[in-house]
Amino acid sequence: MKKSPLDSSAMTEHGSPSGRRGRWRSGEQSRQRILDTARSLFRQHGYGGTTVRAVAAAAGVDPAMVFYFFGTKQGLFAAVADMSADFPPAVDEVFAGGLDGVGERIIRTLVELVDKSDRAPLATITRFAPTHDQSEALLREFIDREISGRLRALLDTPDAAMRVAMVNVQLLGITVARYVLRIEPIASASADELVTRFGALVQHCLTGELP
Amino acid sequence: MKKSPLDSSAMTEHGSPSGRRGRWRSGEQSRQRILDTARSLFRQHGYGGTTVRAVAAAAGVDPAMVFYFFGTKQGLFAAVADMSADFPPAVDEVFAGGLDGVGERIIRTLVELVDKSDRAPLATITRFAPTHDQSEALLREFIDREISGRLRALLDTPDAAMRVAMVNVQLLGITVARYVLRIEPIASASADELVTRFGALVQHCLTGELP
DNA sequence: GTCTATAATTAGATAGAC
DNA sequence: GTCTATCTAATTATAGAC
Repeated sequence: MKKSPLDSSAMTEHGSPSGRRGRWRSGEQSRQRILDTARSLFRQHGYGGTTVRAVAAAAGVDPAMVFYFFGTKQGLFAAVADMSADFPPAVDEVFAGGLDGVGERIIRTLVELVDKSDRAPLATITRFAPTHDQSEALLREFIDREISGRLRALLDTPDAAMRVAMVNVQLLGITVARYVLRIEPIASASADELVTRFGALVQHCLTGELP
Repeated sequence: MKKSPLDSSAMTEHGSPSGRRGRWRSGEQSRQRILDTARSLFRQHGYGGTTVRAVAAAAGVDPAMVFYFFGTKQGLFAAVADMSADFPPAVDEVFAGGLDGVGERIIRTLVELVDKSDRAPLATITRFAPTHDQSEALLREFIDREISGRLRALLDTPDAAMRVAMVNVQLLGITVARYVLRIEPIASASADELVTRFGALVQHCLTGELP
């Protein structure tokens, strides 16, 4: 198994988020607060613009704790941006259904998955990609492998490449508008409305008549 | 006149870029090299991840020169990201033509304007917006005032807001895909192809039948 | 797990010589 | 306009006490 460049070796996998019982072990609590604070600060000021000390201060812990949990600043970022376990499972059934109705399914999957958690890795790396090489590589790989690759497999027209590219533009645009920059009214539209509107638009890009 | 938060007070306005005659005054040459180098480094590592010293080193000048020309690191960034004089003139005629054919005109204007120069401010602030508060504010203001505002004025349907939003998603998606992340085949498509494809799509968002 | 102390380095910025 | 020298503050990271 190939390790993603952003996998945090300092990050231990615990039980499922909902499967937690009883009280936090106290260390876990700090770790989580650091992680949440770091995500927020990285978002506002980028990787280079965020200091470990600022994270620690905002999380109410000692800077040394951050290094204790995450080893290095990069380790902290990796833990924040890691997208190793999020998408693949849900993505499969999106494309398994064939060309008919993929538009709606792809938008529904995107929106419902990323809406669910404010720490969705896709939103995080989309945010950092423009100014962080590792994130950019990760996002590009995701688009190529999970989106473009699978869509191409469904299409058999001479302009397939451009049709797929147009879908990518939709997905990128939605992600940036809703989750990164929070442009209204996209940011607060209901998932259903987005699915209806952009589902049809994506479907049009794939199977409609294009100039 | 209200000053944009990114206006560089250290930036002197010189003659038009094409109107230069004779040799550079030597200072101008350094200033330009610093500016170009800074743009490149800011793009790769973001605002916080770029040091003045690194810019100076890469530009082959002394760090003190950077401060001499731009005052502060923020002043340097402002000079790089300033978008004060680019869009307004061209944008006017895009919307003056009325609803008919706006789709093509808006895409053509966007693409031709940003293609022309690798230092197009719109591409720059779109890149920094996700991790730089000032850039985000600037981009949001641009979208609101120059795009959404003018498009709304042309529409008179109950779903006007969502139609405009969908256009914004197109524009954001194209800008990010072509100029920020350089996703293929959008990045190397011809301007004409983009105008044809996305012009029609934008027009469809505005005047077509939507679900 | 949590903190103190501190090492080693680097950042932004200024003063002033030339 | 360009550079040397330097100040001050902050940064990542470690060692080790509790």
